[in-house]
Amino acid sequence: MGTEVFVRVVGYPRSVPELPEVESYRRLAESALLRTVTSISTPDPWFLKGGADSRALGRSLLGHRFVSARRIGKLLLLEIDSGPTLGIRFGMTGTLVVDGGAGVDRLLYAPRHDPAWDRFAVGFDDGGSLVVRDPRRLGGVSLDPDVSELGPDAASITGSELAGALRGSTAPLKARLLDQSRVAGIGNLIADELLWRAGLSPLRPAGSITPNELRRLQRHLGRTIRDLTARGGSHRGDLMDERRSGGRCPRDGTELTRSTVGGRTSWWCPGHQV
DNA sequence: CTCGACTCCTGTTAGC
DNA sequence: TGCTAACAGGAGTCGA
Repeated sequence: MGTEVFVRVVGYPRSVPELPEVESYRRLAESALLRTVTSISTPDPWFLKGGADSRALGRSLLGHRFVSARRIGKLLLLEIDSGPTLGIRFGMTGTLVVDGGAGVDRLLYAPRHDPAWDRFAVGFDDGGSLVVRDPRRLGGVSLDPDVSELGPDAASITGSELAGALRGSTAPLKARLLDQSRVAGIGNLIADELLWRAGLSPLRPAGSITPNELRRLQRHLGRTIRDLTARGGSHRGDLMDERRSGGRCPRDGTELTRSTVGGRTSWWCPGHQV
C-alpha cells in the first residue's frame, strides 16, 4: 500500500455509544470468546473501576477465556470461564477493537489512533487482542459490576415495565428515559429521536403520560432501536441532521427548540411534540 | 425516596 | 491565523 488515503472526519464525532453501538460491540466481542488470555495491559488506572486493579484483573484473566458476551443497556458483560465477569462501559467516546479492526464506527476519531487512547487491552495466545479505546476516558472496566441498579433493557422492555418506569414521576419524561436505573440503554440521541417520532415533549412530566401515549411511546421505542441498529448507530436518526441551531422539524418544518433536560442538550419540535 | 445540580474527562469547535 | 473558552454526554455523587 503506497498511498495512505487520509479521510478527514468533519464535525463532532456523532457515534456515541448508546444501545445500538454497545450491541454491536457485543457481537464483535463474540469473536473473542474461547481464546486464552495470555497478557493484559492496564496503562490507565483511572479506567479501572470498582477496585478492579491491575493485579485483580490479571488474576481473573490470565490463562482464562471469555465464554459469553452479554449486554444490559450500555453495559457489556464478558463472562470468564471461572471467577468474576468483566464489565465494560464505553462512556461517550469508547470503542471496542478486536484483532485490530474497529468496532462499530471506523470513522469515529479515525484515522487518528493515538496509542494513548487504548485504556485497556487483553492479548490472546493466538496473537489477537481485545482493546477498549476511549479518548475521553469516561468509560471504564470493572469486575462483577453491580447490575442490580439497571432497569429493564430498552430493546426488550415490556409495556407494563415502561409504564412502571414512568408512573408517578414528576421528572421530565426525557430525564426519566435517560435514567439507566429506570430504563437501560437510552442515551441522549435515541431519546431525542424517540420523543420526536412519538410526538411527545421531552419536558412533559413522566407521570402525565396517558395510556394511549404510553402505547405510542412503547411502539416507537422498539422501532427506533431496531431502525437505528439496522442503520448502524444511534446517530442515524431522522432528526439527527437538524439537531443544531436553526434546525427544522423534518416532519412539519417547525424550527426546533433547544432545551436542557436532565442535564442534556435536547432538540425537539414545539409543533408536533406535545 | 426523588430529582436537579454539579463533577469527572479531553477532543473539537465557535468565537474573539 | 492562533488562541481560548465553551461544548459534548454517560455516570457517579451530593444536597435539598
